Amino acid sequence: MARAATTSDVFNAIAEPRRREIVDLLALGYRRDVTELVRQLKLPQPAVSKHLGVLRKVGLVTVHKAGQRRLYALNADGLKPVHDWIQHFEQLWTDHLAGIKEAAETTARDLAARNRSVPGHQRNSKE
Amino acid sequence: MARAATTSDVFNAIAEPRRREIVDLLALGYRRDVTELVRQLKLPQPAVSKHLGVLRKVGLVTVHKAGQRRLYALNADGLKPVHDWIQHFEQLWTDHLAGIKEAAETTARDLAARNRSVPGHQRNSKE
DNA sequence: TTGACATATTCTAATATGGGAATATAATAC
DNA sequence: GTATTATATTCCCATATTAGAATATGTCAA
Repeated sequence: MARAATTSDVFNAIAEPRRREIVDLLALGYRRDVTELVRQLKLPQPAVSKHLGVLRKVGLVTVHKAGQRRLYALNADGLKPVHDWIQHFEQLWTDHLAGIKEAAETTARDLAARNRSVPGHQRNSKE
Repeated sequence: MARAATTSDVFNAIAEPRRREIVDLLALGYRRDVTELVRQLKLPQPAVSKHLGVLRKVGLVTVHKAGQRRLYALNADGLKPVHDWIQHFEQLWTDHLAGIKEAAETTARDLAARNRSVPGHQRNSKE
């Protein structure tokens, strides 16, 4: 099998930096038509349309027709799966428990580093 | 040009569900060797090794040699770029869905509690 | 209608993928 | 030494990709 489609889920869709840029722009709160996005991203129009197509398919953006224009807006809810997943790890660098654990590991690393730097006392606790 | 490499950054690395599973397992706090991951993921060993290779290259995991085994551990800091990026959008839905955050925090507490109450290697359920 | 503008789609080419099978490397045990 | 275990790497293959160019579709305006 090949790699999963970028339209398979949000994680794949936001793996592309340009698409994150588009999301960033739309997150500012204004609807934008494709031409405006083209100007701001400095990308060819077909490229922008294609990226928007991916974002549409995974539900990260919504479109409103306005005459010959398409106004795109962010659908932030689409980012929730990423948020929920990453949230699980936040404790690993912010919580008390994790802080203690982290501190202990840091101390261990520091100790190991000190040992390494002391002549005749080196002990490789790492790798 | 073709698609960016999965090893190009964290966003690409975690686009693959199996790799997120590996990260989930390692997030429980214990180092695991490849064989244990193979058992828990029910994937062929070469597949696991390859996924671990990607996670290694983007700095999401660290390895410690222990005899003929390799003990893998999560490097949560590697997830910070994703966390920081997604954080910008949090307010865009917590205003409407205030309950979400609390639910996530409850889950985080549960996770922490589980880690706290399990000093040994017995439990590793993931649900 | 004709033409200009806005956006989407199609085509090609180059490339990275993930799975499977086989193999290679490395450490341990006998 | 050889055998066994643990892990990594290499090969092939089907597939999805992104950029770019060209083209198609759709909408407005004179």
